Amino acid sequence: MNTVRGARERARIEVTAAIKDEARRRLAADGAAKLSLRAVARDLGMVSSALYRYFPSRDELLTALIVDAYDSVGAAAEEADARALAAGNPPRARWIALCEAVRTWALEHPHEYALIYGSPVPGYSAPLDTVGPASRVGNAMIAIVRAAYEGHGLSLPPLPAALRPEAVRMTADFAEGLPPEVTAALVAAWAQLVGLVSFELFGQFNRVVEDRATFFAHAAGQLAHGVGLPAV
Amino acid sequence: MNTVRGARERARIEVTAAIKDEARRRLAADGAAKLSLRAVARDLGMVSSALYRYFPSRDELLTALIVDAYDSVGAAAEEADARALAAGNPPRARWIALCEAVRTWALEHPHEYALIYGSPVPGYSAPLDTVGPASRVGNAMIAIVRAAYEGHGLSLPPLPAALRPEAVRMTADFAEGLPPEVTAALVAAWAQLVGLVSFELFGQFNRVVEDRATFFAHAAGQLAHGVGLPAV
DNA sequence: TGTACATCAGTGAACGCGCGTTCACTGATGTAC
DNA sequence: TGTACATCAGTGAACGCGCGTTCACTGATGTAC
Repeated sequence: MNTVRGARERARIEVTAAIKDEARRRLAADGAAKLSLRAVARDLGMVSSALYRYFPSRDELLTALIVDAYDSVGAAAEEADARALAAGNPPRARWIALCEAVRTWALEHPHEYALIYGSPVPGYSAPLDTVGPASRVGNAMIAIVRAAYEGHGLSLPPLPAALRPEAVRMTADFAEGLPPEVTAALVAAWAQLVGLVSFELFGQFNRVVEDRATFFAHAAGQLAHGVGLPAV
Repeated sequence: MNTVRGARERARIEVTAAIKDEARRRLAADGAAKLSLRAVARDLGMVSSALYRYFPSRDELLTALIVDAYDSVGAAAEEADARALAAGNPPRARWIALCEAVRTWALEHPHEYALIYGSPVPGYSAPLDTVGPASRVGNAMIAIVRAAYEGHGLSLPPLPAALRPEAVRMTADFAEGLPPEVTAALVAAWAQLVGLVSFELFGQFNRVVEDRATFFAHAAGQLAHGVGLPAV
C-alpha cells in the first residue's frame, strides 16, 4: 500500500524534478525574465497546461529554481569548508576554500548564479521561503570566522562610532558572540566576494583580467585579510 | 540654410532622446530582457514601425541605453572626484567621494545600474561601442590612485609570484606607470565596490543591513585601504 | 479477491494578449536651379 | 523668388510568432469495503 501510493508520489517527484531541470536549461537560453512555462512543457513533450499540476504559476516555478540555486551554492560552500576543516586547515584556508567553491559553483551554474545574485526579475518578488536558503553561504562564512575568533582571536581596527549601533544590531541578529567590527567586515566581504564573481561572470573582466583564477585566488586572500584572517 | 537643415536635425535629436527616455521608463517596469519597442512607441503616441527611423532594431536601442548608462555613471564619478579635488581633498577622500557617487547614482538610476552591472541580457551581446564608456569609472579610480602614488607613494604588500605576470600585463594595458600590485588591488576594489552596491540594490541586504549609508561609507573606507590609501 | 468509487495526471481547445519587423503609402520639410 | 524634385518622418496593415492561464475532458492509478 505504501509502495503503491509511493509509486504515484515517486512519479510526481520525478516529473517535478524533470520540470525544474528543463526550466534550468531554458534559463540559460532565455534568462529568468523570459522563462516560459510553454517552452518548458514543449521541450518536455508535455502540454503546457499539464505543468499546472506541479506548479500553480510561472512565478512559483521561478521560486523553486531560486530556492534550489541558493541551496546548491550553499551546499557547495559548506562542503568545501567541511573538507578544508577535515584536512586540518586553519580558518584562513577554510575561508579561501569557501570563496573558491562559490566561484567554481558560479562558473558551473552561471544562469542559476545570475538568478540569485544578478538583477532581480521585474515583476517577481521573492517570497519568504527564499530567506533561509539564501543565508547558507553567509552562515558558513560566519562559522569560519567564529572558529578563528574563538581560537586565536581576531584583531580588526575599531569601528567608526557611526557604524557601531548598526554593527551591534547585526551581530545580535545573526552573528551572536562575534565582535561587532568582525560582523561588519564579514557582511562587506560577502558582498565583495559576490562582486568579484559577478564581474567575472557578467563580462566586466573582458579585456581587463585574463588569468582569472589566479586573480580571484589573490582577491580571496585579500578578503580573508579584511575579515581579520591575515596570511601569517 | 544650416539653421533650416538644423530644424530637421534638431527634431531628430529630440525624438531620439524622447525614445530613449521612454525606454528608460519602460526598463523600470519590465526590465531589459522584456524591453519592447511596441510598448515604447505606444507610450510615446507613435506607431511601432516609426521607431525604426531612429533605431534599426530593439538591440540597437538597448545598446544606446547601455552606452548612456555607462556615460552617466562615469560622469557622476568623474564629477564627484573633480569636486573633491577642487576642495583640496587628499586621494583617500577623493576615492571615497567617487565610491559614494557611484552608489548615489545607482540608487537614483536602479534600472540603468542593473542594465550595466546586473546579469547580462540573454541573447544580447554588447558591441564594442560600449567598451570606452564602460571604463570611465575605472579610469577615474586609476587617476586617483596614480595621484596618490606620484605624491607620497603607496605601500602594498608584494604580489604572490603567480599573479605577477598578469598584474604586469594589466598595468601595461591600462594603468601604465603604477606598481603592478596597485593595479591588481584596484581592479579587485572596483569589482568589490560594485558588489557592495549590487547587494544593496538587488535586495541581498534586506533583513541584513539596515543603515546602509553608514555601512557603505565604512566599506568604501576599507576599499580605500585595500588600494593603499590608509586612513592616516 | 473483486468491485465501485475517488483521485489525479495529462489532453486539447480556447481566452485575450503582446511581440519584432516589413512594406507600400502619405504628406510635410528641405534642396537645387 | 518660384518651382520641380528629393528626402525623410510617420502611418497602418500585415506577417508569423509566442505567451500565461482556464476549463471540460479522458483514462489510468489508487482506495475502501
